[in-house]
Amino acid sequence: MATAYHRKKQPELVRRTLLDCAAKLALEQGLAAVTVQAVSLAAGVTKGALFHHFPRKQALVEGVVADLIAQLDADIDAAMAKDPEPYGRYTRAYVDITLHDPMMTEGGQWAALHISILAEPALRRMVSDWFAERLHRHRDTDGDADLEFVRLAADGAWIAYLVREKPTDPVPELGALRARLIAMTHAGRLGPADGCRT
Amino acid sequence: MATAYHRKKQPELVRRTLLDCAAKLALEQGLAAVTVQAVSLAAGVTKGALFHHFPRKQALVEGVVADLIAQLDADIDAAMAKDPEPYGRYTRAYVDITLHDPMMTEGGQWAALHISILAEPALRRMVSDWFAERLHRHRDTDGDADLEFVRLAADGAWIAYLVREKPTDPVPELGALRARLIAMTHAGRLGPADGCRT
DNA sequence: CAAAGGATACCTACCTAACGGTATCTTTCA
DNA sequence: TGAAAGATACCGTTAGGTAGGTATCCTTTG
Repeated sequence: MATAYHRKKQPELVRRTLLDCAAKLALEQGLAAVTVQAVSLAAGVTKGALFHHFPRKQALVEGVVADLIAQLDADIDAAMAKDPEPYGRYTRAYVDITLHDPMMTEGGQWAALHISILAEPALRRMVSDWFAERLHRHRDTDGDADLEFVRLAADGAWIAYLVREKPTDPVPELGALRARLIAMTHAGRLGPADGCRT
Repeated sequence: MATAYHRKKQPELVRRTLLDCAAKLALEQGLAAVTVQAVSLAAGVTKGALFHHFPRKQALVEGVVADLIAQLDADIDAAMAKDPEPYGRYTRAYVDITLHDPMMTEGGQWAALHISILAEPALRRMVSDWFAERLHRHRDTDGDADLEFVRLAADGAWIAYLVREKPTDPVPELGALRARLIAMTHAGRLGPADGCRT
């Protein structure tokens, strides 16, 4: 066992495996389960190998978060590419992705992982940088207060999902909520603060 | 110098002090800083004393969370008592409290602490139980989808606040957002899913 | 084209520190 | 006088991290 000593050296692959195993551990058992030993064991190498690829443990977990963000980023881009309407395009994609089934349904583990990330200042920083960058990039099409409101509600729904009583409870309203949020991203849907009623 | 050996025994007070010091540590340095040594040191007693009052560390931190929830609960009740309009009363109070200045402005530490709590399954459970109980209690006045929507947005705003770039940034839109959310809690404000436009 | 040899990949063994927790003792109080 | 309050000393575990070894790779040069 652990005789990966004699074998073809595949640094890139080992590095990827370490990242993937760390991500899997984080997803299935929480960020706290991402220990150096657990990750290296899961990846079939030793601690020494891990520390060869990542000088500090922090570098490893930051790599995991970077991957996660990159994935989200790509998903959002893909969703935006399919959207013909410019106004609110980013917000629609954001709602679509963050409230999408695989993100929410799988035992609530995605939400739990995201929360753990936000709980750690250094990782939270990564997320907030990404957020700010994307928001700035789409400020022309998604700068309205109405759209920000929709994104806020999406975040709230995501939290509410996490803070359910039973993790196995279904989320029946989720689809309806998502549809409603997306419907609200079309121009003039909500109107200014004084609304449509007077 | 840890010579609380000779002095009047005040178990209730020591217990309270331990809880308060734990809360202070959690607020100022995060939940991870709440170690038995740090708390007992801050409280001016020894680990032995702490373990006399709380059989497990978990009991201590659960006590802190229970205090926090009780405080929120009381604040919400107070806000509701001043509200003459029945419909959406709980939602208004919820928005008012969770988005209130002291909660948000003090260095973002409150939000960080709440996130840390949600990241820990056992503590998250306490919060979700409380949420479910209050929601059930006010289902008659605050059961509408519109109101749930408002509460969702409030949660989202709270998260968005946490995920700012710089913790020292002002939150100028916060007041406006809160006002808008509260305005939306009045009957028929938002309308059903098909909205007010057609 | 082969042997050399440094650089890279990876492993073994160890270290230190901190954590939660226990056992047991002394002091105070009712 | 005995139970509660509090202190002291100790333990086992586990974490991240380091030191230094060995095996493989890649390039250079005779």
